[in-house]
Amino acid sequence: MARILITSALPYINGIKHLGNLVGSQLPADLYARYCRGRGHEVMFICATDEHGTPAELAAAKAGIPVADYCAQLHKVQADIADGFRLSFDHFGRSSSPQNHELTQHFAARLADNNLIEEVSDKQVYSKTDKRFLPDRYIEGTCPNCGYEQARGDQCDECTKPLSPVDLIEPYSTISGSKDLEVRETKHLFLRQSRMVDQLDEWICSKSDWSILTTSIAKKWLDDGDGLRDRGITRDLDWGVPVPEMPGKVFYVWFDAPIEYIGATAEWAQTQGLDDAAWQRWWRTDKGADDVRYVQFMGKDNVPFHTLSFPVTIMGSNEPWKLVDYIKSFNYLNYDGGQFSTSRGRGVFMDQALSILPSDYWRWWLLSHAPENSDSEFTWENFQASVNKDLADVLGNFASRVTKFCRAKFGEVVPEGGEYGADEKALIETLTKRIKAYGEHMDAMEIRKSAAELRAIWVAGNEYLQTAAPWSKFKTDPAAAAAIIRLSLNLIRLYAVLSAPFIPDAAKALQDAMKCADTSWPDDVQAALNTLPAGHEFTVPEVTFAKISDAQREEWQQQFSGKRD
RNA sequence: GGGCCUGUAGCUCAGUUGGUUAGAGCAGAGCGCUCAUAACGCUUUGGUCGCAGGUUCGAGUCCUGCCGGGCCUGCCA
Repeated sequence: MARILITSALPYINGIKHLGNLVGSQLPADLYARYCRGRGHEVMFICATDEHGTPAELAAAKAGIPVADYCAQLHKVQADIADGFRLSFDHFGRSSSPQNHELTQHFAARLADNNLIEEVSDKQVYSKTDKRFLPDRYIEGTCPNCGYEQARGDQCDECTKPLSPVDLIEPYSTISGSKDLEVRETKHLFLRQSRMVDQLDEWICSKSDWSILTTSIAKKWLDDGDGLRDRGITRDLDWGVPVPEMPGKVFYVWFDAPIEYIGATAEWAQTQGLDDAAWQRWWRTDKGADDVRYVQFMGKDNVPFHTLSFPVTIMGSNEPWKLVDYIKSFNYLNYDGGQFSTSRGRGVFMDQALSILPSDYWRWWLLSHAPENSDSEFTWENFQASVNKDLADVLGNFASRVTKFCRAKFGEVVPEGGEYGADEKALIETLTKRIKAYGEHMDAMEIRKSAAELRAIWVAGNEYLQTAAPWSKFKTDPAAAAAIIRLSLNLIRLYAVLSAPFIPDAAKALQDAMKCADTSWPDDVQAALNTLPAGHEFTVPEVTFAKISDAQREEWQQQFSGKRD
């Protein structure tokens, strides 16, 4: 039994995430967590909302409530939706927690001790009307390059030229529209990442099993131009982790957010009524974490923070904190010919998805089409076709045909009699081989390959039934049919166990219908297929997966074609 | 402009360190079965592997150029 620490990139507090966000980190992380638990490993699966920063402050102001209240509300909303998708976090924390405050300040102090923090005087735009410093992108004006009048202070959307706020002609605050701006001098702490380049480079080069996507992004930042630059880790804001001895300043989200992986584990310990040792054994290699395997899941946009900045925080502390062992990163999911967009409300959002279909439908499609090697695309046609075929026809109908046949011929009880012969032997051989492959793909976090293998395992059941043809044998040799059905009912339970990481609700429903609580991994297929003995009662399950009709698909296609309100 | 990724059957994708007739699922066609959510099984039609060169006994797989798609180019996280 291994100990596996799993973290999903933290969703930002500012609103409900779309399916592209979901498939980029939380969902695959959940798949892996469920699988690892299913194999009997000890798992700590952590996620949290990322609550600091300007967008949260502005959203709260817009809603007319204090930012702390806003975050508390939205955290609840996100937690409920995560629950709806059956994301099995051991703890879904908040980066604004006391634990994270303490840890963030702790890391900053250690980094300072090790001469990795530098105070730098910087110039930033201040809006007198808004009474706050403005991040570059919250300042707009006319682009000096192309004349576009709504160019942002970091980059012009029209001509894509990178800009600085001071470049803009007639700049104004996007918050208030005020042009009463001035450049003020302000002091900030910078993380001296550049001093750690060699150490980072060596570390990343040692990770030969990481994907090209992950390592190429990391190396690009290490080697690009002047190399890895030092980075400001504080901001002039009220909402955040206060910087000691620097009133009015907080740590930048980018610094405190990854630390919340640790903070959330500490939150978990507290909610469980456990002491510090309980979470430290996951994070401190001097306190029991030396045998932990730590895996992170994230979208590609988050890779730089997890391959460079956060490791600098960890390594630079000179304390024995656990570094990540494997990073699983994802490309983007597109929506029907374009990108999902939170700001433009394009695509299907998590709450909307759950309002039209159970989570298993989404889980299956998203995971079996996860953007692992390149960006992938969601279309309603593809979604309907995949879900109907894989879930309703191949898996759901298998359970249906077996249980209904049994009920009609033998009653709702596992029938006795008959012997297993060549067909059964062949099936067991096939399953043994495929389940081994399935496990290997899951171990390697090859998600689409795992899904394909699982589907092939479902198909094997239908192939077997066709060959064994119990409906035909029943007429001349009822005992032979009984043996076939006995095995097939066991197969339903086996499918429930194997499928649970992908489609937990359906798996539970099938397991319940078979009236069996045994969910142990089928290391021995033959034994697993004898779990339900003759005489064991079961019930015919409700339709496990109803099909998506053309009419429904067209309605949703229409419903989600425009903007979200 | 620079960097990285990507372009394989109608669709979604596999193709390991270059090696025999390029694979899967879906869709299409034919056959079979009738237990089942008109479901299932079997067989089968589709590809000059973006284009053009090059290296090699041999390239989807390496090199060069071009074309198309995507991402990044650092204070939104």
